[in-house]
Amino acid sequence: MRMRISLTFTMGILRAKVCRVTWTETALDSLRSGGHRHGSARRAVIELLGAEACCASAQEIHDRLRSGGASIGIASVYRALELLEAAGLVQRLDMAGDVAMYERVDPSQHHHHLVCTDCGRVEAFVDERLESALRKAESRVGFDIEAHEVVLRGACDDCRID
Amino acid sequence: MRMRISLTFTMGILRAKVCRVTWTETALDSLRSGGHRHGSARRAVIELLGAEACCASAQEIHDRLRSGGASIGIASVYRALELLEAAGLVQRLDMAGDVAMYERVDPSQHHHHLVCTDCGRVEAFVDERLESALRKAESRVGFDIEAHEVVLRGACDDCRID
DNA sequence: GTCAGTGCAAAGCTTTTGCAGCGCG
DNA sequence: CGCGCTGCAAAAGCTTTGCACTGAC
Repeated sequence: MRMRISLTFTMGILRAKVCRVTWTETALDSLRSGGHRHGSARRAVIELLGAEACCASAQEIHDRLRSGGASIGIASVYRALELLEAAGLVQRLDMAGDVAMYERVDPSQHHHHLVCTDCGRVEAFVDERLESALRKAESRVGFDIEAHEVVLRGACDDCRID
Repeated sequence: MRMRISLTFTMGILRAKVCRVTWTETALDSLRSGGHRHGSARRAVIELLGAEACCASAQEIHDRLRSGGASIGIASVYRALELLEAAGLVQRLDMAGDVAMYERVDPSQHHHHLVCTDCGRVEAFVDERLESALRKAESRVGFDIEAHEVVLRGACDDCRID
């Protein structure tokens, strides 16, 4: 059991490291190809999202970058996110209701979300059998589906009282 | 083919009629049991949602009620929706990003949503096999899942150019 | 008659837009 | 060295709150 946890942990670190480099570079290259320059604000947002495992709100991104010493404006965060979303590099998710969440689009790390009904915490989960069922359902509805989102709501481990 | 459409249509009408009465009365009774009175605004929102097949925004509900002659305030719409959501009678959905959508919770009409990436139109769909897969995935994640939401995004029939 | 419910108006939030100046290429 | 990007501030929504008054029970 401990071995399995340890292995999962190591794999997580490796995968995160690989993906951080890959997605960040992909995003920077993709925007440059589109004729965009790399200002300090946009680059900072891209690097943060590349290092971030799961979704974050615009406010969280802004706060984190300012804590890191950058004098970035919230408007630049929103503009960077808008551009990245239009380029298909970032996905906007509305789970919390009042604020939008953003996360990088990375096919190798496709996942969905668990939202705690008590504390609001968001966790990612991967389930290949659910993906398969989604693909089948998508072909059944007859539309050309480009994307899908699944949110499961319930009490998280910390909030549940057994 | 025509027969099938006709049958589906008839069933839809019947089901909608049955559910309108049922959900509306359930909601009114439920709130009364909770010690709430039935003011004109709250009753109007409940009756509209009971008659509504799928989700609507607070603004749409407000506009529709005012078009119908009621002098209801937008604040009362939000307050009614908040109360209904807390009672588990209404579900708040964030699909459009900028505005929240609300729809009645009716186990007999459980469904998910298709959102057009072009025009933003929302359509409901029912897929029992997907529901089954979701239930299995929910048991796999280990949480006590209370609710789930699925959104499929793609071009709707009107916006798709074959 | 009491007090929950209501409409209006003002405030609070998140997000967008305007604008002058900086700095990437 | 031009024009795209940026930070700040103001504006623009959506949603919530304050308040006096109405009407349900």
